[in-house]
Amino acid sequence: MRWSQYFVPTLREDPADAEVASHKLLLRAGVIRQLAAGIYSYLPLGQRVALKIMQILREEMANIGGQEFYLPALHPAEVWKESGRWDAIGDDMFRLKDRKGADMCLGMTHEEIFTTIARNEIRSYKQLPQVWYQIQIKFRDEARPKSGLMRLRTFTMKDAYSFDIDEAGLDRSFEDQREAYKRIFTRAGIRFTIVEASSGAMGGSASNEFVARTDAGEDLIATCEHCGYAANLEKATSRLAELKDGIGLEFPAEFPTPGVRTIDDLTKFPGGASAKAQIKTLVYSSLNNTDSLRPLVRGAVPKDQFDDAPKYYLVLLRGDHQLHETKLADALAANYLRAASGTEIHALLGANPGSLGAIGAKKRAAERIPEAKIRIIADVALRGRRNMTTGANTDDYHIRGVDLERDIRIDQWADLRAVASGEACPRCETGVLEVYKAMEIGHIFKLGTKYSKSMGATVLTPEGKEVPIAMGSYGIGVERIMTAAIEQNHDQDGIIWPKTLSPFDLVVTITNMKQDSLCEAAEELYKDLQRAGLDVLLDDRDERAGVKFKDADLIGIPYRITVGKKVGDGFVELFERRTKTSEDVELSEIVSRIQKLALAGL
RNA sequence: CGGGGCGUGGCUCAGCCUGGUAGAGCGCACGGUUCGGGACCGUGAGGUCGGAGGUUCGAAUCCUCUCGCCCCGACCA
Repeated sequence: MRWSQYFVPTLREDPADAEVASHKLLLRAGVIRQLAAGIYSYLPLGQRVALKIMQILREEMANIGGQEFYLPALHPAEVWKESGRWDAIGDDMFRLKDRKGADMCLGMTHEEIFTTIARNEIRSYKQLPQVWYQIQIKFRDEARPKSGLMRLRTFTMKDAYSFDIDEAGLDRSFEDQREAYKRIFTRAGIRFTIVEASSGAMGGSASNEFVARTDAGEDLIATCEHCGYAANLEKATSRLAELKDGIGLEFPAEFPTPGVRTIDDLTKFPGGASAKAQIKTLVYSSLNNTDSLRPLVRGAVPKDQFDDAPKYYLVLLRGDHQLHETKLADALAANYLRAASGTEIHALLGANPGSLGAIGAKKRAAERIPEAKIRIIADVALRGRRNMTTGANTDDYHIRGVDLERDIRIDQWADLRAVASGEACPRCETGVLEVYKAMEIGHIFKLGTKYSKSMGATVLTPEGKEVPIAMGSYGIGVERIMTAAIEQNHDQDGIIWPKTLSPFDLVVTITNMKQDSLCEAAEELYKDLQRAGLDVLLDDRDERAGVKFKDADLIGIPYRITVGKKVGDGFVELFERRTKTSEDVELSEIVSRIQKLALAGL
């Protein structure tokens, strides 16, 4: 490809709309352009990278017996109604009507469509297992598209589906995909982690999430270097050191604590307590309150909840621990949840945040708001603790000598605590957890029979019994791979494509187009490199050398051969993008040299 | 959906508070000098100031509405 005629609109400055590194670089390097929020066009460089990624996906799918399909993006509502997801999914689905007024939607995933094919065509266990996949556009009306290609409304996805006669078969298919995914991300030059994840609304029994570490990511992951434990912070736990509480008091005793409002205040107060010996009391509500500006932890409150009886949760944690709100919402199986406002709390308990406690709270609340219902949920780290200190539900008073089990009527114990870096690994003896940000790049699910049952995809077993097919579903976002690859492989000057994803194997830069000898040598080299099977970009633009170097760095081609003044002596310069080192190589050797490098894998 | 920010030549931005000729740098075109890490000089083209309505003699600037984009949160099969 000749750069002089190739469409690569590079930008000198960071576009105003871009925040994260990959987004800025994708725009600056002329890889993509935005059409609307969460909707981007691939320019020629982008399309080349996308094709490279898809090629890896195809090879690794073929490697585990995957058969490529291509399914429609436009779906009739019926199949989604059959599976129950037409109603289960909210505004994330693009919906439309055809000219006859029939409900249609743009596919956000393809379980229903593949299942439709399976149920019509697969009758016998003899036809199983099957591994089907496609690489296709998906539509999701994301509430908040963001960060360039990280969160899109239309994107390309490799989605695979497995069909097995039973759970054991599904386990094997799942394992195949898991291994294929490892190879795919490794080949794509992405450092990734596999984390246990909840299968959420997809249903099914198990799922693995593949994540790539990057500060631009949206997930928090806790991992243990030592044993490989890895979990989303929504699920992660850690091992806490045993604490020995003193015998304590026979009864909890109230004492004055003027001015004490925080856990920290009480640690410094004479006669106070260390944070570990305090009970932190938070108030959450599933009640809608239009006065409250507190953000919802989960869900939007539907109109029919407006007149619901007030329902509050007292959430108890160790003083030095932080609540993970998603864990709380999960533990309560709450559809709607938010932190209570100070006004609400005072109305309920007669004290301000800073002096709250669970002792006598139910009685107190019942006196003040008879219809209010209070549940007390405590973090498991408080189990068995004695001699603790907590608020007295009276401003400027606390209670000491609290024995959790003796003095508080706890309705529910649950893991509510957000783990932090530096805490001990829950799985192994010596490991220490590290918490970092990451982005999801792939997700594999064991669906089981959720879809085959609801949609009637059954086969006959050898015994002649009709059973639902055991299914799995496995997704990888093409744009996510592109994004993660850049997030993990770039520097001040631009992208550094992993060789496997790079739009070209190398760029040949002619330093001065006005010198015929350089042009002739470069043209010769260009042909030789192409004959050697390499994807070459020839920078034959009439630009100064500096501009060409900057652009080559920006678009991130792994190698550059500079054809300059040394060509008269039979030398060109071989420049490696990642290390920014260069060396002079004899013209006669450069082709075989670069061929070796380009084919050497990552 | 809640909170915040921003829409002015292709790009990055100034001008808006305090109404009165629409600006700069980069890019682009042409001429010249340069030519190995985003050159320099000169000349030039290019903008209904997101859109609609209003106030005013006069609106990029003030008011109302609206559309779009970005960020935080909610949400995320």
